[in-house]
Amino acid sequence: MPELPEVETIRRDLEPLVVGRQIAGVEVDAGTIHLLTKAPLEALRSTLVGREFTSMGRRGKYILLGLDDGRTLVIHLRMTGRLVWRRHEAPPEPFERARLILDDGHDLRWSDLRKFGTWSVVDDTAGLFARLGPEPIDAGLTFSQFRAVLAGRKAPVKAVLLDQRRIAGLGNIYVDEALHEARIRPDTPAGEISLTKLKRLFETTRTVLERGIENRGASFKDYVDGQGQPGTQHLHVQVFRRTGKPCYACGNMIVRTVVGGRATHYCPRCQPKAHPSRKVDHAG
DNA sequence: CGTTACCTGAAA
DNA sequence: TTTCAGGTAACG
Repeated sequence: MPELPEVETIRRDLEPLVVGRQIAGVEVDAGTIHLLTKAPLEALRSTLVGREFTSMGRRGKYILLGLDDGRTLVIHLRMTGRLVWRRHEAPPEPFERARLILDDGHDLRWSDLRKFGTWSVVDDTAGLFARLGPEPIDAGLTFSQFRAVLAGRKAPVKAVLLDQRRIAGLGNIYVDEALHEARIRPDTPAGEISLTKLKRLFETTRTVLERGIENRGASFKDYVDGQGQPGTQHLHVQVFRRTGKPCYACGNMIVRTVVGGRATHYCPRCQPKAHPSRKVDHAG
C-alpha cells in the first residue's frame, strides 16, 4: 500500500523518536514470523536485542533502520504493513504482528493485515541499492537520466514507472496521478512519448510525490503515519479511484482500465491516445 | 513481457 | 458469494 510519500512520512515521524534508543525486546506473532523474516525468532532476537538505532533512512519504499553494530534492519511494508510508535502499555494495534520494545517505555509496533511485509537484517545495503533505480525526488536526478529510463521501451509507460529497478518509489497511486498531470495515457509505449511530454512527466513525477509528502501520504484504506494518524493526500487525487467521476480539469468521466496488471485510472480527454502513425523524428 | 501467487479482510 | 486491494517475486 505505501509508496514513497507514505514511507517517507513514517521515516520523518519516527526518526527523532527511535534514533538513540536501544532495543530492549522483540516480540513476533508465532503465525507471522516465517512470513515476516527468514530468521527464526530466537535468531532475530539475538541480532536485535541490545542494539541501538543510529539512523532511520529510506530508499525507494524500503525503511532502513541503522544499528550500532553497523548492520541495518530493512523493512518493507508491502500492501498493509504499518509501523507505529506507542507507549508500551498501550493496547495492541489492529492486526499487530510484532513489536520492538524500546528502552524508553515505548514500542515500535508492526501491524500487517495481509502479512506481505518483510523484515531483514543486512550487513550492508549495497546489494539492495543495486537492485533499485534512482530516487525520483533526488535533486541530483537529471532529465537525461530520467529519459534513459524510458527510452526505447515498448512497454506501457505505467509499467516502466512501476518497475522499482528503473525508478524507485513510485506505486499505483502516484503513477496514475503523475501521468494525468503530464497528460499522458498510461498505456502509451514508454519509448513513444514526445520530448515535450517526457519533460512534463519528469516534473510531475517529482511534484506528485512531493505533494504526497506535504499531505502526509494517501490513506485510502490502511496507511497511517508513524503516530497512527491518516494522511490527507487521498482527498486531493485527480484520477486515482475516481472512476466515473468528472475530471477536475475538463469534466469528462474518469475511466478505469488495467495496465501492467494494475487498476489504472485516467481522463480520456486530458490524456488522449498518442498518434503512433506519426513518427515525427524519423523519415516517413 | 504479462500473469500468478503470496494473505486477509472489506466492500460490492 | 465474488471481487478487489496502495507490492513484488516467481513464473511461462
